Amino acid sequence: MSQPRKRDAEATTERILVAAQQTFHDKGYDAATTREIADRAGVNLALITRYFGSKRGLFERAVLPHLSLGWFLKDGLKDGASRLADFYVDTALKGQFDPFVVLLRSLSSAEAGPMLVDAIQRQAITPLQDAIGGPEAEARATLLATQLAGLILWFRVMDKRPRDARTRERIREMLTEHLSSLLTAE
Amino acid sequence: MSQPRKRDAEATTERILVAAQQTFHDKGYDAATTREIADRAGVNLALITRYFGSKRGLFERAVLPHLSLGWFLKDGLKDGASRLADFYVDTALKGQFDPFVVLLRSLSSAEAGPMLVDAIQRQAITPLQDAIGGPEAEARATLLATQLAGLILWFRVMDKRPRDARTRERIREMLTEHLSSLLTAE
DNA sequence: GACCTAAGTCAACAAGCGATTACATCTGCG
DNA sequence: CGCAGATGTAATCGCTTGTTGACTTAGGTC
Repeated sequence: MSQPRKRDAEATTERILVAAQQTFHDKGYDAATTREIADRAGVNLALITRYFGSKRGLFERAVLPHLSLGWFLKDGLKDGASRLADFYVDTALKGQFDPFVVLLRSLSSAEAGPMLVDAIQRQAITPLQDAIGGPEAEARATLLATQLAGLILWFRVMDKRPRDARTRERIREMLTEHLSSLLTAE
Repeated sequence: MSQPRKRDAEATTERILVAAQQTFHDKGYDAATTREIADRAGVNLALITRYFGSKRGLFERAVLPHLSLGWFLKDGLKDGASRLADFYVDTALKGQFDPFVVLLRSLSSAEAGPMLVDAIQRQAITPLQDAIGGPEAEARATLLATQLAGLILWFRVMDKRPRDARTRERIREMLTEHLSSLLTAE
């Protein structure tokens, strides 16, 4: 029980899920091969099919549920602009799993693309629009989403985060101001 | 001369180039197969290797040279904001070749990604920074590039352009204002 | 009309992909 | 213990990909 069993289906599926998140993050859906995921998890290739049915099934469980802005929306929109700017300009730059990076790297996939567009609409954009509210909600949410998407693309996918700390600080300031004007109905 | 020749190497390479642009636009680098490009061009598969050496060589000639903001920068930055907003919110929405769409759909490719990041830096970002000028040039250029990249991603890659014309008009207004503040040094 | 080079065709290869199959081994329960 | 089902393994299938080399054909030159 507390002793690690040699054969533990639950632990194996978890290892596969973590390895899949990392691999999808690094390569995107199409370029991530089931063999690499299995190797990274230290697990036999056939177990992916056994536990998740298919590569697609694995993707649905490893990535799609995390495509949400819940961490941001749950505290309301107070200070929302600076929280977003801090997070996306400063924090979490290492190559660790970010579902939005996976999205940007998998959009062109014929198989994963439609799933991702649907998931981000239902789990992130629509809730964001509802939180903003008012007649301009869609326009504001669209501009906010596109600005953030471009920033993630630039900093984490293209790895073009400015090296100069003063430049990053200025970006953070201007970004905060811009996002704030989008979140605050006039 | 004016009569279309049956065998015309120049015309054939041109057909291949156009077909490649369309296919790379629709699918991105990895998912675009040489067979589909050849079929679309109405040309034998082996001619791609003959005339361009490889798929990579074809990509370098069909896409990379067009990754430029020359059409925008050549008229100076006067009215730059509204010209950019008009173009990316309203114009050119059909599925026709847009090198920046190709970029967004090919970034995750191990082969095309590095080429694209390098090309966009040298042919678009650096010239844009030089045009903006001043000590904040890098920060301003970064925010402008990320906002535009996100917008192209949203409207043309994810195909999430708002259906409501009033919403699009409001987006165009707010985008113009934002880009204007980025292009105008204070 | 013969001929030679450029242009185009055809079939095949090796590599890598997701998925599957048949088999081996462990673990819990009677 | 002894067996049945759960878990893990190895080999391979069918398919698609980019690329290649040998072949055929068109079209201008003499």
